[in-house]
Amino acid sequence: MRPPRANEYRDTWVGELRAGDVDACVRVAGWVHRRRDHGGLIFIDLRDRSGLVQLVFHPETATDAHALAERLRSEHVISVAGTVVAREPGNVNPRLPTGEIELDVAEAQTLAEAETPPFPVDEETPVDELLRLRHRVVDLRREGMQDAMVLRHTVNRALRDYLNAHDFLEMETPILTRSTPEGARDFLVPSRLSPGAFYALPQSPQLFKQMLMVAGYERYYQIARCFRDEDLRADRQPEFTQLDLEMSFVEEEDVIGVTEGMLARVFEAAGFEAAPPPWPRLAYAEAMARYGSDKPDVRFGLEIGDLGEALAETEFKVFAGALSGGGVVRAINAGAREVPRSELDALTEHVKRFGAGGLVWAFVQEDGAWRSPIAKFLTDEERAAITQRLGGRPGDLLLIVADPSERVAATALGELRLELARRFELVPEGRHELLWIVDFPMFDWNEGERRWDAMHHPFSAPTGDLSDPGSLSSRNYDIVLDGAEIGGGSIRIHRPEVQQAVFKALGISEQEAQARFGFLLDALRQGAPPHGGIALGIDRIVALIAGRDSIRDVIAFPKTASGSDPLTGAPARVDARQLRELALRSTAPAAGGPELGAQVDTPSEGKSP
RNA sequence: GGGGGCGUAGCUCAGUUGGUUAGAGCGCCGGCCUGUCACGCCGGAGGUCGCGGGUUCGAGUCCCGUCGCUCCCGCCA
Repeated sequence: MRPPRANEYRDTWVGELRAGDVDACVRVAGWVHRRRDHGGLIFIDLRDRSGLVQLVFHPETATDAHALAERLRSEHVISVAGTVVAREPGNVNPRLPTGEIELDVAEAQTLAEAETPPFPVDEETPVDELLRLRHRVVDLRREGMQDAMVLRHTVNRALRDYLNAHDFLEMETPILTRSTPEGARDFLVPSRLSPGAFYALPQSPQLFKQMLMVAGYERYYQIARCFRDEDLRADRQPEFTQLDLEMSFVEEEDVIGVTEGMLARVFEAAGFEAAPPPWPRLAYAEAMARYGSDKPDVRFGLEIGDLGEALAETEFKVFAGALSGGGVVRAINAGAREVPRSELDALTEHVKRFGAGGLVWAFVQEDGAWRSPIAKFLTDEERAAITQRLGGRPGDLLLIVADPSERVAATALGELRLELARRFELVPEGRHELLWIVDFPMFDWNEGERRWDAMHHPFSAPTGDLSDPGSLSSRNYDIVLDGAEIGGGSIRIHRPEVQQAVFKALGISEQEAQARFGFLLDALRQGAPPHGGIALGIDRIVALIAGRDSIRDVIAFPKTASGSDPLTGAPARVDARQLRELALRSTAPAAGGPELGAQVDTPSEGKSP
């Protein structure tokens, strides 16, 4: 940090004082982190953003300052002037970067007093998260939060530095926009000037960035706030930030290359030790088969094996039934470990949560025989074939799932794999793995609605025969870090007739497509370059680098799991006047006072209360 | 929408089979203390046991409901 401009408050950051500054007269300002009052001498740890320094107040040499220090309490804001002095060798504090020196205070002033903090600003004890959010100002003073905010800044800066150096333009797109039917529910904002009509907050800048490509801007990026009105998770907030970029006249390799270079720069800036690019690529189908996930954590083994061949002739009805119904029997070799029955039951419960009917376990014995509840239902040859397929050795635990749905079996085993890694701590400390998932199917058959859904979004370019939707791949690429999807993108459709065909395959009529996406189709008709891009989840990336379980810990002012903000009280009811201006009407009688909920009062329908 | 966990002092927690006046550490307040750095010592204040109802002679403890936080499923391309 550069020294601050000297003014009446300070001329120096406290955290940067060192032995070389001894005898310097400095003025510093900040918060009282801790006070140690010895009756005579008073020590205060003074905190600013740069760190801590110990202040010493001597009663004889600085009587007024000492008297003031007696009244100081935690988190009071002060400015002090004094002399940097070297500590006696026995008094050096090796735990502080400034521990070789201290500031002998000559003069002090209180700039603000503070109430007793609702929880300690030091990080000795964990604090309930609701309390932290309610008093976020205090929470953000804590070292862990400050580190996270600084890290976030470091990541953003590295992203910008890299992209600025590669001819990208940072451009902004609207926050008040049109509801477009991407996957998630939109947040809506009522329009005062067009009663009954609504803006939507963007789920991503997708269509705007594509239009910027049509407009000839070639390379765009934005650190973009995005909004989705869906239920929250540890890694999902209703508003989140993504690094959004788009490039013209490019193929997959161009976007992937830029992304790899950019992330490598970010990791270097953040001191995050991941393998250098290029990162491996895995086809979606292979990821699902081997890891049971489209965002596999490849930091540990436990790959999934298919037992279809080994069980082709089996008469055991659980397996035969699954296979004959077009399903699969797959398994994980969990390795040689003692797992008690109770834990096997817990693992069974785990796979059931993801739709599997159950979990079959088998321990391979010294002689190759099985200890398993189903051992007697299989032939010697079948057991041997399974053991061999899974590379089973004496002592190994084999865990088998059979299901008529390949998707269910794969997902259940994928989740089982993660659970085994957690229980047996199989993820190597400090290891980080990135990979790309490619070759996604373009469409996903929605059995309930009897139609095709876009697997990614309907603007990704397909490869293959458009008349056979099930056969199409999309030119998508997702990037996965340690089992978390941190970004995804694609080469887009740049020809309007292809875009029309995709809408048609999705069951969107020409009229409907024109009504909902007309502006995009119009744009594509104005001469669109081949283009593509990617979006990376900043919150998730920062959380992963920081080793936090929740993205709330890397967002200054996040929402709770129910979407509320305990700090401001949002969302809050508004008064009747605001509703009237927006042509909304209240739903509830005004029993609770002037604050009211609302429903739309559109011109076409709204008469009755 | 569904399932799990949690809710006791300002904070972090303990609280036995339902039984006297609900405890501890930290913090806070007061006093003492001139080399501490999670300073120390002495004393003190501080409780709607989330909220409502029920069972009981008696509820922090058991039951029902409800609210909040949290994790997960659904959902989220």
